[in-house]
Parts: sequence; structure tokens; C-alpha cells
Amino acid sequence: MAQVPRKKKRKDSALSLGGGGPVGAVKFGEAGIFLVERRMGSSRRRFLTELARKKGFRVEGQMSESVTHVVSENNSGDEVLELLEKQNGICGTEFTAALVDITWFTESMGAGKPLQLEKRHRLQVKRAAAAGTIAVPVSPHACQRRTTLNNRNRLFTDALNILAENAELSENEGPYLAFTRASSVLKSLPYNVTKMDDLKGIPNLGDHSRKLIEEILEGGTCNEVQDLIQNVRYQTLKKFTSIFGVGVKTADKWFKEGLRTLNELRASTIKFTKQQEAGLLYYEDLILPVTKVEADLIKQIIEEAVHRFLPSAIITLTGGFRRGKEYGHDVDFLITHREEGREEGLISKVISWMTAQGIILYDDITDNSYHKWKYKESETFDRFAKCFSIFKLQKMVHNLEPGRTCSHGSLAANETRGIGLAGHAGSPRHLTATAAKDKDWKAVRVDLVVAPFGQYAYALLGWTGSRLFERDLRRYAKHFGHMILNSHSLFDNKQNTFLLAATEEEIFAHLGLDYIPPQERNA
DNA sequence: AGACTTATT
DNA sequence: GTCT
DNA sequence: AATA
Ligand SMILES: Nc1nc2c(ncn2[C@H]2C[C@H](O)[C@@H](COP(=O)(O)OP(=O)(O)OP(=O)(O)O)O2)c(=O)[nH]1
Ligand SMILES: [Mg+2]
Ligand SMILES: [Mg+2]
Repeated sequence: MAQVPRKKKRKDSALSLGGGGPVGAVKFGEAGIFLVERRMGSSRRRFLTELARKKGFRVEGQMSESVTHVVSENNSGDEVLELLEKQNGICGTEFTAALVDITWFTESMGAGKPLQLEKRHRLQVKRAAAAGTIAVPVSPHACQRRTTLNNRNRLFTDALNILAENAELSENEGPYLAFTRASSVLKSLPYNVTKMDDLKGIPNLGDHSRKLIEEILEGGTCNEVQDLIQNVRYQTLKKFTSIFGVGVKTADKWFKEGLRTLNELRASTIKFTKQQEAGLLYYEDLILPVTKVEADLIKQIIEEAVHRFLPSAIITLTGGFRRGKEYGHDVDFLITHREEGREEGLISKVISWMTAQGIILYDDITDNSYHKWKYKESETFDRFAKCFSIFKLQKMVHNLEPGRTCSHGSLAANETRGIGLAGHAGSPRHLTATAAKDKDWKAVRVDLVVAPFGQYAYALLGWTGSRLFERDLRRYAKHFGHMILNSHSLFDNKQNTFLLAATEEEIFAHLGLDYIPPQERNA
């Protein structure tokens, strides 16, 4: 239970367990057990290892010739073979140990002795390597696939995304998720789909999605999609929900009231939230893609502001930009500090200072310093603070005249204060601020998250995305690991412990997953 | 037939 | 809508 | 009901 969060060289090839050889009295020496960590998780593997050794079993930390039973959980025989070959240079043909399922292990534990192997315990190895191309298995979980930005099936994924979007706008959460997963699995394929046969064995593609793909393969388009993008309700809800602060329910409500355009909204007597007012006020800027260059500029500004209060704070670009995207709908940052506690109250100071500089157009801070829990004797466990904001980014001047540059240090403390419009009392008609021709700045959505150092890895994993990748990490954790993952911790329901992690790699290991780098999380 | 991510305001 |  |  007391895992050390120490800075460590964790290139441990997943097949070596610390602690050297077997300990305690070995009662059943003839049976040598090796536990495969993949999909089992390092924590559960440690737990099972101890349990077995206590009962007198011989559990090896490394694969060797004295191993007779290779035990794995949720892996196919082929997968286990491939892993052993890759990590230990063992060739499948010279392999004598039995590949068995975790059920053999648990039943043997229950019996207190190694049980006779039955057929149902053995993992099936196909290893046919059929003529031509071998069918490499594709996981239904995005967190077990590598998804780069090189999408070789855009035609299909774009179409599926339209169906997903429409389902979401119609409040059909199930179909939304199904079409999103279907689209995502195609993004992860390393080849172009050119015939229905290319989809053999690919998960998350049911009758509906396959019909759509077939139709596009035949004629380049899909009727259902063509109809949708012409549909006024779809177009209007899409437009309304693109406003910051407007979700499906509100958009639908406005549509039912007969509203169709942004100007009709602006001219209406609708009571907007502060968020929606800001969303409408800066709409034309906020729908423009944010570039990586702009993200890096904002990073420098944030760093300057944060370092005024905490010089050794660490600021990391997260979200889509960390995954290698060139454009984003906003810029996401994670802030932390090596000395636990020093980051407390940071966000409000930083936002206050930047507001005084006139570069914050809107902010919504969620400060979480009160809620504290105890989770293992004498250690407190507090949570992050976060902030949704709208940033006022000065436009870059390429023609640098000495007198009048726009470096972020010099800030045009203009009219806009807080949530601009507070001053425009009585006239909520002017919900447009981004129309002026001589405007020398751009409104940009910026998200800030502050995490204590001990939760940095979880926060980094949680805020790097993509959204589907996060959902599938959590779904996988619950379903296969009996664990609960959120953006500050991983809780093991079996042992009732929080699993510590100093790096993202360690979290994947806890979950029993192969590590997927940020650039391959674009699910 | 039921699940489908988990959290905050 | 797709999977278990 | 909105946001991440
Ligand atoms: N757990 C969880 N995390 C989310 C959810 N939505 C977003 N996140 C996390 C993962 C995202 O990468 C990260 C930032 O969200 P964004 O909305 O900014 O998306 P992202 O940066 O990936 O793309 P974009 O800004 O649109 O270019 O926050 C969600 O519904 N659940
Ligand atoms: Mg983002
Ligand atoms: Mg964001």
C-alpha cells in the first residue's frame, strides 16, 4: 500500500519485478509461475505475487526456463507469445511453459495448491499467420490503440462524425457514442479502407456504420449525411451550440422558440448567462482556430504572470497541442510546483494580475482549497483549482517599429474589464465586440488547471485527452481493473487504496496498459 | 437488457 | 448504435 | 445545464 512516488527510472521492461528471487518457504517448487503484467497492472501483479508466495507457490519475477505456468489476464495466447518474444527474446517454437488464464491461478489459490491443467485454463494460440496479410487485432478501447493525426480514412470518419454530431444534438447519447467510437477506430487504422473486406474484425462498426462506409466506397457520398447537412434544425443547433455557454438543451429550446440566427439571438429579449454573453460578444474570434504559434505566445504570457508569484512553478501546454495538433479551439495549461502546497491560491492571484493588465476578457475560477480528504494515515489529499477564461491576445507586429511594438509586456489596458458589458448598462443589444476593423487583438479561450505535485501525472493524463481517449481509459479502468480513474487519482476498489504515480507511464502500468504517448492519443 | 467517463459550478 |  |  505504501508505494513510493520517488523519481525513478521506470524503463523496467514490464517483465521484471523488483525484489529479486522468490522469498519464504516454497512448498510447490515444481510449478514455476510467471505473471504477465499487461492488462493486469503492476499493482495487481504485485498483490497476486505476494498472495501466491505466502501460500507457498514459486513465483518468478523474470521469465526463465524454470517457469512452467505463464499466467495472464485478458490476453489472447497469441498476444502473450508476442509479448514474451518481444521482451525476452524467447522464440515461440522453443517454448515449453503452459500459457494459462488467470482462472487457473485463482482456482489454484483457492485450492491452496497448483491444480491440474484443464483445457479451459489454456490460452488458445492460433499462430496460423495466414497467407498474405496477417489480421492484427484492433481493440474496441481507444486507450489500447495508437491514433496519430495521420488519418487515412477521412472520408469515412468525417461522415461518421456528422452522424455522431446529429445524434448528440438530438440528445441520443448512445448513438452519439457509438458513431464517435466507429469514427475513432477508423482513424487508428494504418491503411486506407478500400473494400469492405478491409473491415474484417474491426470493432465498433455495426450494421449502420458499415452500410455508411459501403455507400461511400461505392459513390463517394452517403445519402443520410447529405440530407443532414442540409437540414435546418441540424445547421441551427450546430451554430447555437458553437457559442461558448450554450449546450444542446439551450440550443434546442431556442430553436423551438423559432430562433434561427445569431443576430436573432442578439436582438431577442433572452436572459443570457454571463458565459453566454461572453460567448456571443467574442463569437467571431472564438470560432477562429487557435494556432500553435498563438498557443506558444500565450504560454509565455502565462509563464511571466505565474512566475511573478511562484518563480519555480512549472507550466505545461496540455490538451490538443500536447498531442501535436497544429490548431485548437482553445489553449489548455497545467500548472504545478515541486513543493507541495506552494501552488495553493495561485490561480486567483494570476488571474487578478492579468485582469489588472487588461488581458482577461472573461474568467470563471473554480477554487478547490476547502475539500480535503484523508486517504491513508496522515496524508491529505486535496484537489486542483481551474479556470475557464477568455484571453485578449495582441496581434503580432511583423514590422517592428522601435516605438510601438506589441510584445506582451506592453499591454493596451483598454476599455474591456471583467466580463465586458457590465459597463454597457441597459443595452444588451451590442453583443458583438469583434467586428471592428482596426482591432489589434484576438479573443482566445484559455483553460488553466493547477495541480499539487503529487497529482501532476494524473492531471497531465487527464487534461491531455483526447476526450474519447479519456472516456475509454476510465471505462477500461472500471471494467478490467476494478479501479476508478479521474484526473487526480486512481482508486483500486479491490484493495481500497489510491495508486501513486509520478509519471503517465506509471499510470498506464497500474492499469495494465501499454504506454501510449500523447501524439498517439488523438482518438 | 443495460452500459455507455468523471468531475465541478 | 454497438457490445457484452 | 454548462464546462473540461
Ligand atoms: N475526463 C474528461 N476529460 C475531458 C472531457 N472533455 C475534455 N477533457 C479533457 C481532455 C481534453 O484533451 C482536455 C482539453 O479539452 P478541450 O475541450 O480543450 O479539447 P482539446 O484540447 O483536446 O481539443 P481542442 O481544444 O478542441 O482543440 O480536457 C471529458 O468530457 N471528460
Ligand atoms: Mg483544448
Ligand atoms: Mg480546453
